[in-house]
Amino acid sequence: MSRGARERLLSSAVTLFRRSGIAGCGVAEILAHSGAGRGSIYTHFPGGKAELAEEAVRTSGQDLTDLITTVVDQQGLADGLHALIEYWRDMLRSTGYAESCPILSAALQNDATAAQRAAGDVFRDWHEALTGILRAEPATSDRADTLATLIIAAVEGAIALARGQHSLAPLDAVEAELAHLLGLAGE
Amino acid sequence: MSRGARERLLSSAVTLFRRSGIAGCGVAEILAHSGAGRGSIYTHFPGGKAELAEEAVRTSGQDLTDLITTVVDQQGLADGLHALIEYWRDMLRSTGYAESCPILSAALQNDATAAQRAAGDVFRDWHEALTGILRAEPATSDRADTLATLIIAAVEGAIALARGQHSLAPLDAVEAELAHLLGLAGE
DNA sequence: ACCGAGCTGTACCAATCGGTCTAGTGACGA
DNA sequence: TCGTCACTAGACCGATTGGTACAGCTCGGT
Repeated sequence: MSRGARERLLSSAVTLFRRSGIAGCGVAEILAHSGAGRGSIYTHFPGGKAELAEEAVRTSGQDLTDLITTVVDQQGLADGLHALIEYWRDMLRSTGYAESCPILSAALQNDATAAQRAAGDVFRDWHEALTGILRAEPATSDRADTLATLIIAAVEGAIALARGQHSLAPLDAVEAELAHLLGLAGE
Repeated sequence: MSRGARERLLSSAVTLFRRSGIAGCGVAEILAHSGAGRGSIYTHFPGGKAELAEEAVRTSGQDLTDLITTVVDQQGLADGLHALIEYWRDMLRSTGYAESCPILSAALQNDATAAQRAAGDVFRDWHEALTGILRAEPATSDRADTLATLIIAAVEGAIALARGQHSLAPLDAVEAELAHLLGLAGE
């Protein structure tokens, strides 16, 4: 088929995990979505669904870490935050609130231990990246650590609220409050 | 058995949804945990697992709404927020980060449409309660709506972070930042 | 005491779960 | 050109999924 079955499996797994979480979608579903045969999973991911899930969380998490750093580097903190929230707004809107952050779903799945640990690692990466950025700005340098956590938690929480309420209002509100907070972060 | 099978089923469902989400646990598991017979589910919840899940989300959500209002009414905004976050800290700590907020899990499950909608309604209840409280205080009255959303999103997000990282640090950080924010909310 | 209605426990169902196995396919090196 | 070998597709597996059917029990009303 077109490109490596491994990549297609990972890509399909990420999409379906966005939608239904790890426990919520079956191997057969991932297979059908990716067009791969059943054998392909177990040659590329000998650990089966668990290994595929962990790898899907790690790769999609890395993509998001890259997105965070590049967007903030290019556009600065305020505009970067807007762009990141817009990213989630777009995804929720275009999928009818069906897909959102796969890391968020994985973090709550305490079957799938490996995937959950991977989600924790991804959160740590985000926190590290954001802390570095916030520490570089004088206005936020002293509370960089806790501010970074607040931003991540608020955005991920807003995604959950938006998903449940089928509304973008939580993302709008969180963006406004975070912008307000960062604007006067030095007190 | 001791008390009504309906209540035991709901209570067990909430516990297991805290742990594995709706998709992550089977009817057999709920049955075993509650000690009820298989038939009991379908007499009390003719809609099957979906109806049980929706009802579990609604009742546990109502309990949490009550907790929010009473705690904040009795202890005020700052101490009330501390008590609420301590509630989640206790749950995560005492269960080894295995159990957390069932509403959060339900909001991300877009199979189980009814349960997801119920989660959205619960979030709306929380938002309404918090907005009322914040509007009553002069310091937060003008931004009450967005502040309420930020608080809910940040706390729920912090729960997800804590779950993934097996650490209470996200809850500590969010509590500190929210306390700081509410302390100078008037600017 | 008796009867009837409602609840409960269990056997059973098809469908699906994740995983294994293998024959066949394709590309690549000798 | 042939042989090799990693990969693939799909048949197949036992276990488990959510749901149904039903027989027996318990309890309340008369």
